[in-house]
Parts: sequence; C-alpha cells; structure tokens
Amino acid sequence: MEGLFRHYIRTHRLLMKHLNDLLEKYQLSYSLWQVIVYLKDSGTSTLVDISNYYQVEKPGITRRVRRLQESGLIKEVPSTNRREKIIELTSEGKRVYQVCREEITALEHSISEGLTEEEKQIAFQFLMKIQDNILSKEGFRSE
Amino acid sequence: MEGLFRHYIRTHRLLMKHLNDLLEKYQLSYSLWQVIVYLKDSGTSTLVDISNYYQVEKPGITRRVRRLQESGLIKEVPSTNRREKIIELTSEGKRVYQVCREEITALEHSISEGLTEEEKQIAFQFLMKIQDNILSKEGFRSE
DNA sequence: GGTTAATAGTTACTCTTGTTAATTATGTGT
DNA sequence: ACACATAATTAACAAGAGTAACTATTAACC
Repeated sequence: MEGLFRHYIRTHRLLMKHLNDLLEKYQLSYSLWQVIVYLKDSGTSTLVDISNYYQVEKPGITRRVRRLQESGLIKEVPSTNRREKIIELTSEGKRVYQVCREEITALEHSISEGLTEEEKQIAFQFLMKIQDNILSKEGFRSE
Repeated sequence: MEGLFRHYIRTHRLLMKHLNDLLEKYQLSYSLWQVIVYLKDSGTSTLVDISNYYQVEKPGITRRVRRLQESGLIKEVPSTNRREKIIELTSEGKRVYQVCREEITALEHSISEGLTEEEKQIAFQFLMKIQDNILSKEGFRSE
C-alpha cells in the first residue's frame, strides 16, 4: 500500500485548515476546542487529566485553559483541594460548544460525502488498529 | 460514525511523533523529509512547485530549502533563468533518502501490522475521498 | 522595443503550539 | 514531623506556518 501514510498526513493538513477556519469564527482553534470537548464529556476536570488524555505536556494545557478562562468559556470550580484546579464549562462555554458542534458535524458530513457506513466503519477500525500498534510499540520502550 | 475525525487527528499526533523521532537521527524533520521526497520523485524542482504541491506558503519552503542546502542534502542546479531557483538532491541527499526510506517503510509496516491488504485499500480510498471532498469544497469558494 | 504586469524568491515579523527545566504550593505516606 | 510525590505555573526556547513588503527577473502587450 504505497503512499498510505503520506496521504494520511496530507489529508490531515487539509482537514485541520478547515476545522481551524471554522473555529476561528468563534475565536477558537482546534487545540482550544479539544479542551472544550473534554470538559463537555467529563463535566469537570483537572489540568492533569486533560494533559494525560491528549498527551500534551502540562504547560501547554495551562496556556489553553488560561485563554479559555479569559474568553469566559470555562471557569474554576471551588474545591477543598487547593493544589489541583478543577474546571468546567461556563454556560457561555456550553453554548459555544453546541454551536461549534453542529458546524463541525456538518463539516464532517460534507467531507464524508460519498462514503458508505461500512467504509467509514473500516476506516475507523483502521485508525484504532494503527493507534493500538503505535501505543504498544511505545509500551515496549516503557512510555 | 461518531468520533471518526477525532480519532483521525489523535492518531496523527502519535504517528508524527514517531516519524519525527526517526528522522531526528538524521537531523531531519517531517517537513524537511517532504522536500526530499518531492525531489526524489521529480528529479529537479523549483520552490514554487514544492509550495504548490504541499500547499505551504513560499517562505516556509525557502526556510526548508535553506536548511537542506546547509546540511548538503540538496543543491542548486545551474540554469539560464535567474529568477527561479532549480534544486535537486545531492548524492548525499539521495543516500539519506534511501536510508530513511527503508526505516520509514519498516515503521509503516510495523504500524500496519494486523491489517489486511483489503482494509488498507479501503482506508486509502477513504483518505482519497476525503481529500477530494475537501478540495472540491475549496474549489467552490475559488481557492 | 519599452513600459507594465506577473512571477520567484527572500526577509522581517507575528502567531500558535509544543517542549524542557525549574519553582511554588499543597497533599500523602510512613 | 518529615520526606516524597503531585498539580500547576513560569520562563526560555524551538519548530512551523502565515502575512506583508520587498527585490530581482521574466513575460506580455501595445
């Protein structure tokens, strides 16, 4: 299968460009969107949780969270633990999530046009398999 | 197909990390590797050709080419046209290409382990279809 | 043929994102 | 009580991409 990964990476660039164009309208980027999605799913979270989930170093998450806090999309939840910072979406954050979610879903549909459910299913399995293989490779060198 | 694109992007991060780790051993990165691959396929090229192919702005290509020239992997080809710069791989560049090519192919195989040719074929078609859809979307807004 | 317009490449600057290392503050375990 | 681990932050740095402005050269056209 010649060129599979090359096309994978090439397509990624195109996709990200569209996603970021879309999110830019809301003063967001994909990296900020990831935090929003994570909070939408988890309700509340610490920064370390997000760091582990996306495998991004903590300083990166600190920056993302600061920017989202500044734009009023997330807020800190009062907690007895004064070491960790627990955050959640504000109501404005939830609203923005909904709006973007719809736009992104529409984009995804238009991009998947002409593909059958079965093809998408196999593509999904392909991704999961690759992910597994990479992660198990990493496991062997103890990461 | 819920989460298809999320997984796509997530997997991309993992993949790039491995590719860059591999290329780092040769003082390369994926962005430099792209130029090498393009020159391997095309023989000679101008900077604008590369810029168009990868859809990266010209200053980015200028930077990549400068770095590759400094490390002696590409060189300028004498030409009558003094406006455009025609470049090609040096013999050292071709040697490095071969070495990296083998390593990358091995990495790709290990990452694709457990997938049938048919599955890879469908995944490839999936990527091509997405690419087409995105590009035709762009076409409509005249890019 | 000479002026105008387009093109190739570069430079300077900015932005986003990510990394490592060091620091502070707080919590846990023994 | 003390040593150790953990959460978060700051600072410094690097890779990569983008825009705008500029130079030099070529192509186009009247």
